[in-house]
Amino acid sequence: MKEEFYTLKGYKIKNEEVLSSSMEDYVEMIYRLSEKSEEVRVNDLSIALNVQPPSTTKMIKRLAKENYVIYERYGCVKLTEKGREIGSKLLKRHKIIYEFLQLIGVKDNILEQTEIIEHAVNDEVLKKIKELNEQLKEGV
Amino acid sequence: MKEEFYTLKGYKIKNEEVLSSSMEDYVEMIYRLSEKSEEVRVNDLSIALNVQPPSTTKMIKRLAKENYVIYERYGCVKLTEKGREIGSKLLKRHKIIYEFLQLIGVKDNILEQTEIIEHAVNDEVLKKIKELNEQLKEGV
DNA sequence: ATAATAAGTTAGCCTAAGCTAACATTCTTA
DNA sequence: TAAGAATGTTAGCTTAGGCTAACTTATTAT
Repeated sequence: MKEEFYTLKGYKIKNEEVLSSSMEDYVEMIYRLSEKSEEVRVNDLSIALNVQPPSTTKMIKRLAKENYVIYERYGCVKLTEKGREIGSKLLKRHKIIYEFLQLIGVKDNILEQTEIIEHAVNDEVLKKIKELNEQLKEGV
Repeated sequence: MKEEFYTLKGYKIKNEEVLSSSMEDYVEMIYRLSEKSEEVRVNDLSIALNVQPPSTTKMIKRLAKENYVIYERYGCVKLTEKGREIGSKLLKRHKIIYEFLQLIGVKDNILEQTEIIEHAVNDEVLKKIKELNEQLKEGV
C-alpha cells in the first residue's frame, strides 16, 4: 500500500468531513450551554467561545442551514435532534481526551490542548484512547 | 482559574504559532525528501503532498521569506539551519504519534490519523506520549 | 539546434472563519 | 411609554491555503 500524504487541508477536503473544526466547537458549546440554561443566545456563545458576535451569527446560520440547530433572528439557539446527538458525542470526546491528558501527566494548558486535539481524533482512535484510559486507571 | 474556550482558529491566533499546520506539512516533507535526494524540487513536493504545483510555489516563497528554506525561481529547495532543525523535530513528532497509534491498536488509516494529530500536540504532550510509548512497549 | 515535453510561475478565483463598523431590534428602567 | 443599554445583524474586509488557466523557463530527444 502506497503511503499517501496530504496537507491538513487536503484531508479535510478528502474526507468531505461533515463538520469543520469550528462547527464542532460551536455545536459542542451549544450543547454544553443547553445543559445549564434552556436559553442559549448568540451572546452567550460568543462569550463562551471568545469570538465576536458577528462570527457567531454567521456560524449559527450555517448550522441552521445544515440542520444542526433551529434558529430565528434575534431568537435563541436550539439544537435539532441531529445536533443534539452530535453535541453529546463531541462532549464525550472532549472528556475522553481531557482525561487522557490528565492520566499521562500533562500539567500545562490541558484545556487548550484538549480543545486542539479533540478535533483531530476519529472514532477508532477515540475508542482506543478510551480503553487506554481504563487501563491507566487500573494500573494506578 | 476560569475555563477559557476558544475555537481552533482562536488558538492559532492566540498562540501566534510560528508555523501553521500547512507550513509544518511542507517543512516536514522537505526534510523527508532531503534525506533521500539532495535535490528537492517543487514538483516532488507537490506530488508528495498531493497538492498542485502553484500551491507549493506559493508556500515555498512564504517559507523562504520566513527563513525556513532557501529558494530561487526554478531552482531547488534547501532547508536553512532553522528549517532543518524544525524539520527534524517534526519528523520525530510524526514517528512518536505513529508509534503511539500502533501501540494502542489503531488499525485503519494510521498514517492519515498521524498526519492530522501530529499538528495538534505541543511539546509537553508529545513528551508524555513518548514516555507512554516506552511503558506500553515494556508491558507487551 | 530546434521542437516537444516537463517543470515552474503568475494571476486571479474560491471558501472558511475570523474581524470591525454601522445599523436594527429588543429589553429594561426611569 | 420613551430613552438608553444591550443584543443581534449586515456588509464588507482580511488571511490562509487550496485551485485552474495561461504563460514562462528548462530539459530532452531528434
